[in-house]
Amino acid sequence: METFTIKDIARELNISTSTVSRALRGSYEINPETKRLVMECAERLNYRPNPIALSLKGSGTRAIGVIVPQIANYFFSQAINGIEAIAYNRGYHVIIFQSHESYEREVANVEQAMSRRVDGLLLSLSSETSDVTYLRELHDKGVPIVLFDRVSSELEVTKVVADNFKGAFAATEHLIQSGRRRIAHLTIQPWLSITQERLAGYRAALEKYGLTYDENLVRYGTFGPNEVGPMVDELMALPVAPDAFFTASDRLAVGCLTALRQRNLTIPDDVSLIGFTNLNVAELLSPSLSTVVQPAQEIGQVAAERLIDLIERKHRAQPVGTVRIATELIARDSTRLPEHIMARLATASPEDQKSKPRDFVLSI
Amino acid sequence: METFTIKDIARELNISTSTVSRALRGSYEINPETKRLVMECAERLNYRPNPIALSLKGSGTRAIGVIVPQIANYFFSQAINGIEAIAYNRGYHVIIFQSHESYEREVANVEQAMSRRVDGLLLSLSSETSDVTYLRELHDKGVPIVLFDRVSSELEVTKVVADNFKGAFAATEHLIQSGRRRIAHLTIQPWLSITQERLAGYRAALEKYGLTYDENLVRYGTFGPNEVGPMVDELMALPVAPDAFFTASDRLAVGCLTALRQRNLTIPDDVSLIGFTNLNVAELLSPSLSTVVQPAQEIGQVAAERLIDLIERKHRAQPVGTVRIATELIARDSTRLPEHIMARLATASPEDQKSKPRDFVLSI
DNA sequence: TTGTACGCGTTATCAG
DNA sequence: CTGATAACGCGTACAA
Repeated sequence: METFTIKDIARELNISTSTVSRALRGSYEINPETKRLVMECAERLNYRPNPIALSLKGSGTRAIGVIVPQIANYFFSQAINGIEAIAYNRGYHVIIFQSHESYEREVANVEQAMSRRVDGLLLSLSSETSDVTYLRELHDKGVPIVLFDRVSSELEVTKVVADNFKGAFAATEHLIQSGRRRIAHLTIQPWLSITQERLAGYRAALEKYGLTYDENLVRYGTFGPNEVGPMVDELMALPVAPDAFFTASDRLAVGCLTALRQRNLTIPDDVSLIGFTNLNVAELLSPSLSTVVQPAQEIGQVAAERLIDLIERKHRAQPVGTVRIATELIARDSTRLPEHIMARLATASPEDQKSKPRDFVLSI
Repeated sequence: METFTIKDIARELNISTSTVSRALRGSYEINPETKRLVMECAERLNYRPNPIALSLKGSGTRAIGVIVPQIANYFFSQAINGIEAIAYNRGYHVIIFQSHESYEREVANVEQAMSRRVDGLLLSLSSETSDVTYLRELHDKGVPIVLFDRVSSELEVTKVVADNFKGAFAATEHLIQSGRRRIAHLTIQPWLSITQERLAGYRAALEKYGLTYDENLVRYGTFGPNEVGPMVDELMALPVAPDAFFTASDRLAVGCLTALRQRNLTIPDDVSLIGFTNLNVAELLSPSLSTVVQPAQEIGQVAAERLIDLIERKHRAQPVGTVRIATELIARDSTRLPEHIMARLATASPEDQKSKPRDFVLSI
């Protein structure tokens, strides 16, 4: 089980390393007999070329770097699953990095990935990232890059995303069709592409039904543990309060529900709610909460396909477009949460909420 | 933003590469002035040593290979999160592999990881794996290996696991204290360490309360989509039917609930249930299902710490022990699932169950 | 058809 | 204190 090199084979057969090298990679200009001998010997010694030496020679590492904000987030872990599956099939390895939603760390990660000479980069931007010049430089230098989910409009690279516009449109339309007229939208950082696309879908649906867009009904933020409550208070204190909420993530959906319940606002008598979510579990978690489900795994697969195509120059003139993977609206009849869940949400102390991480309902 | 080498610095300063190398790594025998110049130049050129060249020299790759059955499983993604955090802090990279519960693929992954010359291996065995000689050989050759969660008793390496014994003991005890006397145990592959430990905890609790262990009440298996039902039928058809179920995973817990509901068995009047789970979400999913929660992230952290210590020979005579991270029993008053969830579980057609993957409730 | 020599980026060894 | 040289494993011009 030692680790043999091309040199060992050469010595064994009393030939030169170059002959071995050529035989191994099936060069034409080689004696069939020698070739056979080399192959046999390589087999016997269980020879494996040293990928590091290959990398040093500049023949690529057959590894791709994947940078995501968080791994322990169902959306991203599903996406990584898809990525790894494709990469494996095509003979690539996946090196994982987490930016932890930090711009600085994202840059550091990219640098690390490059210094490891990955053949390409697959990344989903941190929510802190607004300046993408460091990526543009890399891209201009010819490094294959594909963005997924959290993409930037300022980068002309291949992007793979959920169809956020259609998803948001469907969600909003569903609320309108169920009789709502003042639909609030709680969403995340405004500079994120996904935020913008969802907002556009929301507006388009309003427009379609002749409802006016009211910017007072839209709130952006990171919404830490106890920030959703005040936001809901503000909204409910408006001259004409909202009668529905469309939230941009699982976390926001739960936060919103908690807040509404704590304020004794019944659902759906007063308000209706839709969450934009990754989790199938949401289906069981809150069977009366309508959700827009994102095709995380497929996004990962498609992104990986594109990146590897790019690396292997399958399509020299590959169009630098944005691939949109369809989302699915799961509409429920009622938007009322079951009592026991509402009770739990309401009684959980702030302490509790801190000590029991809710990352599983974090998304986007 | 080019990529400069030690050679560039040497040329720039009209000195030799060796001097540069030495200056960079702060060798004593070097002119402070030269050193300063080199440092300054390196800084200016944004010099970064090429890790690949370093690897080729045999100084290690500062990368660790992580092999898990599935990434898109909340337990493992949390564990990987912990691993990555520690690795990052200590200057290591994480290369991820999925075995997809296949022995063959696991072996292939290990081989790939080794050929990439990772400095160490962190792995959680596939459920198919029973023969670990390939790992023993590696370990005997001095490759640092740490197993976590899914470990093998036939390997004398450092292991990091949840305290399955205590967890199972607490779960069983809770059921006994709530008046149950015939506690069935649905669990996974018998050769897995976690299975054995949980079974031991289960037996110990029975013993403590003077209940006899009945092997007819214990069922092992992989429990595919529609296999739990028949199993429950068998159990309920016993001369003395069980009055409680203790399941070894989220998936089993859900399957068991579905089966019970479909058979119109009420809970807790007839039976009581505890799931051994990773998911905090289980708390919300089924607020009256008691659960034993596993400290996934901490397991990952500790495992990574140990592995890196091993790699860096921090503790030359590091005891090759098993670290057990505490589990937590979250006991509920009632073991009855809310109606709406029971209804959903019961009405979901087999088609439905297939098309909507339940990986989020897969564990262990 | 096969062998020799060189280079990829770095460090260790040995001379100076 | 500093420089030249070899070596890590491999591929490939160039030479034979």
